[in-house]
Amino acid sequence: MIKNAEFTDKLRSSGLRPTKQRLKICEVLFNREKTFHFTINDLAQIIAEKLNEKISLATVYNTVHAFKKKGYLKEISINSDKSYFDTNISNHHHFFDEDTNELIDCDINDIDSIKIKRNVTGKKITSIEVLMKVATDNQNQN
Amino acid sequence: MIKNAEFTDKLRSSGLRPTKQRLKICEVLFNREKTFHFTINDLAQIIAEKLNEKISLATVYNTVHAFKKKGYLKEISINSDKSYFDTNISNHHHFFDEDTNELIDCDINDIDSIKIKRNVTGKKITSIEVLMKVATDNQNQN
DNA sequence: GTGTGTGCAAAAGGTTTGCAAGAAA
DNA sequence: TTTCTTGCAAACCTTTTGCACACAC
Repeated sequence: MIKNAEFTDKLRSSGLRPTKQRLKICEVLFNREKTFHFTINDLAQIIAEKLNEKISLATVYNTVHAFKKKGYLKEISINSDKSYFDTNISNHHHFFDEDTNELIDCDINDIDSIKIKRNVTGKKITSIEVLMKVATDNQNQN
Repeated sequence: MIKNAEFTDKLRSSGLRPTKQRLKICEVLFNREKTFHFTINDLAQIIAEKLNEKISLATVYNTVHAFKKKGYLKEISINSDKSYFDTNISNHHHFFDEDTNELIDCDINDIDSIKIKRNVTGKKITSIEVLMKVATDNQNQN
């Protein structure tokens, strides 16, 4: 259980004012044992329904993007109509369950290190993301 | 240079009527030497500007999705506001240039085979996609 | 002729923006 | 008091849908 004061420090130290809304979002996102995968809409709904508070959608968008820019959240590369974010900012990969649209973390140690023999001239690789789609065995894939 | 008659056969053989619009889209997509990465909007613009024909956006969407379902196109998992498609349907991966928003194919042989030591219970892996983001060397990543 | 495909406009859904009011420093 | 943040509504963009008309067979 992380205390509010810690979130305040964290925000302040990265140049973000610790507003009521941001602290509330910190609580929802970072007071967890396990990784949390979410869309903006998920997050807004949790705040509205579970916490019975209302933070404007625009503010939720602002905050999530600010947190991403500060490195507190990762955006996951997945083709979807919505953007998915991840509170697990460590180097890791994902399973995507096509039956349930659910994301599942895959530890970096569960995949043998990926060796790339080729690069783009003059560019540096900033990230490597592996997405493994899974489905029940007797299902067609598109 | 693939002839129109071949496209007609191809479409017919997969149960799609070879309409004028579908043949035109086939020409744009499959009469190329190199892989083509595109968004629906790219495609519609090429048809409108280069070919000076107008195919309704709805039809372009329909056709691209039909082609994807038939396995003539692949959709690429990338976090973006738009969907990206690829005429290269072979097993391969991608570089994504963050400076230019450009996708670059990476041959399967340019990456050592990926060994996954873990799976999701009761599910089968239907695809593995690796996305390597690249950027110019002295650039911050978000 | 029957069934499929096309095109248009409208609707839907996620995300961004402009701006006035409010809160933090 | 100055600057940053919030909230609302409108705008924006991509994608989907409904339906009448047209085309393929």
